[in-house]
Amino acid sequence: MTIRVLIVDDHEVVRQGLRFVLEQEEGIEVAGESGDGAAALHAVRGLRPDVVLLDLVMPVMDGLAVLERLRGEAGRPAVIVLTSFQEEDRVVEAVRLGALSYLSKTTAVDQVVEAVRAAARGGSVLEPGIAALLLGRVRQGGRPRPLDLLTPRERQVLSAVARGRSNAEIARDLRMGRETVKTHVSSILAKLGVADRTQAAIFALQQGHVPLDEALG
Amino acid sequence: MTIRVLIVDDHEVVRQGLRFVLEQEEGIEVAGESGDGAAALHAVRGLRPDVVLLDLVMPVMDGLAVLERLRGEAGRPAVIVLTSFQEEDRVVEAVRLGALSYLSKTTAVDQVVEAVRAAARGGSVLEPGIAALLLGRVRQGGRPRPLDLLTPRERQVLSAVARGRSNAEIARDLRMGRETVKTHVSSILAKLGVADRTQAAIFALQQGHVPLDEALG
DNA sequence: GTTTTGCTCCCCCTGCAGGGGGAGGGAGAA
DNA sequence: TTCTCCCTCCCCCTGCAGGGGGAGCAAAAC
Repeated sequence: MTIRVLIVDDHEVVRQGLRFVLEQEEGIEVAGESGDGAAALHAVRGLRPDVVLLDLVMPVMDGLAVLERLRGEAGRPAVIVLTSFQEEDRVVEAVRLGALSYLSKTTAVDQVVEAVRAAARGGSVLEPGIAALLLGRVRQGGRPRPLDLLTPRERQVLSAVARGRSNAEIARDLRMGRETVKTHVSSILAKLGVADRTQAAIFALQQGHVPLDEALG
Repeated sequence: MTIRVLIVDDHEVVRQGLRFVLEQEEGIEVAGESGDGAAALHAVRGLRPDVVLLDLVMPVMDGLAVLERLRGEAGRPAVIVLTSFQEEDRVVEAVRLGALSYLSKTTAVDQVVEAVRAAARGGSVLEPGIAALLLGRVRQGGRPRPLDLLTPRERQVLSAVARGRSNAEIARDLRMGRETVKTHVSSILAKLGVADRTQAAIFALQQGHVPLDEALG
């Protein structure tokens, strides 16, 4: 049984690198490559790969959108998420959407091979740094990350703050009173341990709570 | 004459990909790889490569720091800068520091080979998107990018704003009066066409004027 | 059924942010 | 020299931001 792999990444060098590494292995075959999420979805349906190596940050349609579309489909492939640094929030979101394994692009190449084999067996491989991140999230013993302390509504408000909106604008956007926005913002500042909205915005962008390229629409 | 190439990138898959692509070419040899800027400097001095493929974003010491240290050294190699998206400011800075060629990681691999050969001849290859960016900068016909309108002092102040500092803190940091900071901030808001300091901070982070991971020290 | 949590909105108050306008000194260009 | 740009600092003024405290209300948790 050869393991058939689909590689999804917008950087061609990365695709070539992964292809090169994987094709040197016995029992692994690269079934195809895609440069964006839309193409990836099409490829998954056409090629029916066993394993998908999926980059999270991509133009057109990003990795999370692909995961979301794939969820619940019959005979969907095992997905290994490839992340860069500083996308903690997106990684956690990917977990929620059912991705099996997570690798940082900084990891050694033999770990990639290992992850592919594990994923084909239905197993899961976690790069140490990412494992630590997820464990810290799941286990309630470790102090929760600041962003987890926020209520859903506060997260919405924080998103707006990180997009450069004023309290009055946020009030209009989210259909609530200006005073309410202020209440939420105050809670956010307290929970995040920052001094003002600018620092809160920077924090949100750093954590990937709002993608940098979507801020300031 | 074989062209000896040093590959510098913190992602091993990228290094493998580039190595794979380059080693298939006649007359090109991969002299070595480095995963961060410090190692890269060491490798350049030890291996004396003809061409360096240099990633800009790296931990420990980034690509710009490497370029800066390399500048003015005798027999320094030709440098090809590899950029991701959204690093416009860093690319322009790299030009200033004397890098020859610029490739986006999204470009086709044969362009990489072409760039290496060109760089070895002392020539320059520009990926179309980046060429357009630089042309827009140089040619005074195209309306200048907002950040270029800022004076040096204003750029310093903007950096501080994007790090979440208040006017009072900036005044202390940069040894000037609070009123002066306000003057600069007002000019910045006007020149960037944004409403408040939070939007200015977001803008600065988007343009790479301040690296996202350095904000909120 | 009571408690807790999240969302909503109100008040008062201090203080910083940002606009407007003015002004002096230094460097460099016309 | 004169003009212009940059940096510096000052004043006044409006208004939003953010802290503190209080309160009602619905859903969920206990």
